[in-house]
Amino acid sequence: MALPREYTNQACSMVRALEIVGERWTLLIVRDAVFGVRRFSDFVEHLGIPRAVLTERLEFLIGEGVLARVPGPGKRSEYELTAKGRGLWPVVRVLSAWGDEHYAPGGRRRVFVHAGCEGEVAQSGTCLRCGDEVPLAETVMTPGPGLTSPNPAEGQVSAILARPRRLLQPVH
Amino acid sequence: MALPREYTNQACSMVRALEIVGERWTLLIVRDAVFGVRRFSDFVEHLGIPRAVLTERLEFLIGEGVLARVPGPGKRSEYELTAKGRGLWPVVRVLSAWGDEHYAPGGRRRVFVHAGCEGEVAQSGTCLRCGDEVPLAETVMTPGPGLTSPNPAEGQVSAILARPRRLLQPVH
DNA sequence: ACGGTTGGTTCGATGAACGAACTCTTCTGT
DNA sequence: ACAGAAGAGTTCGTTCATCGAACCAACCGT
Repeated sequence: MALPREYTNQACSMVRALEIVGERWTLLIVRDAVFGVRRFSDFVEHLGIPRAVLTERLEFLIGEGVLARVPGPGKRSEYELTAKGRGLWPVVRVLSAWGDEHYAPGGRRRVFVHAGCEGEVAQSGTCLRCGDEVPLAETVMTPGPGLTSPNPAEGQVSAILARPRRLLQPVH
Repeated sequence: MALPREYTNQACSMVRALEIVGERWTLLIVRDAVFGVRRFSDFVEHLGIPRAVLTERLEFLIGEGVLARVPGPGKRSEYELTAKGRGLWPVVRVLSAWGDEHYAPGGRRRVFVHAGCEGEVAQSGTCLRCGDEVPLAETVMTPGPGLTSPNPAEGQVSAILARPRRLLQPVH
């Protein structure tokens, strides 16, 4: 069968990018990985994604070199962003910014801060205080005024992610 | 029916953004609109999208205020980005950059240039020569070394878009 | 008046997503 | 050592979206 994710072989790089991360759930998995989610069950809990779909997406992202499967405690496997996957951080940042701008009546839900410098990370990825481009690992995610505090029913992961924390730092 | 595009009501703005532009084809429609495509038949020709799907997506994007239907020559309608829709330009730029970086063996397919200044527009949206943030309307899309020249079978629109042109400028 | 273009709609077939239940392995507490 | 729980998936029947080809109505140029 022709790959369902193929659009056409258009001469446009965005098409190629969307063939990798353009399917339902895929970018949310990448976002969660940026936020420090690493375990199968945590993705299921936090995203509400059907388990079969998660399995399929993780395999695919590993095959494309966006994620890597690494051994965790015990024999559980965990999923970790590769350098290529970390390259998707601007996509996550820019999409979040657009959503915050147009669909956050109570104000922005997340604010990203340059660790140490304390300056805010602009949509462009640079620090508003020092002007440098802020690497992913030096970015701290903090709740913005529009973030509603998660009710306990949303689970452990949501609660953890509602507190300030450094990106890529594992939630467990 | 519950909206099929709803993920959950997660407290994350990226989810909201993906509920608008996260479905198959939608971002490609926005990209084409940025490139100056405005007519139903041109979207069909350039994207190869099923007509019924295009109809549904255009209606949805109009309802969300991303596109506006404007009268064209004759009584044909055309589709034009609103300010909110033009706010998606960074998403298109950043996704294209990621695709160019990882899936363009022959080099980048598109290079964006600051009109007048002639400096290249970086992934962050700033001009590498003058350092200013380059507005969408002052951006010129030029073919990069990795762009394969479209064969005539790909149609008129592909041919037009393979030549340097200012973004948002209608193709017709 | 008429043939072509534009901008859709309709419809049957196919494929993907959903979600609940099930399996198998590995921890954990006693 | 053993029972139970939790982790990491797999299986499967149902539902929903997408595909693509055909159809249709309005308009346009001649």
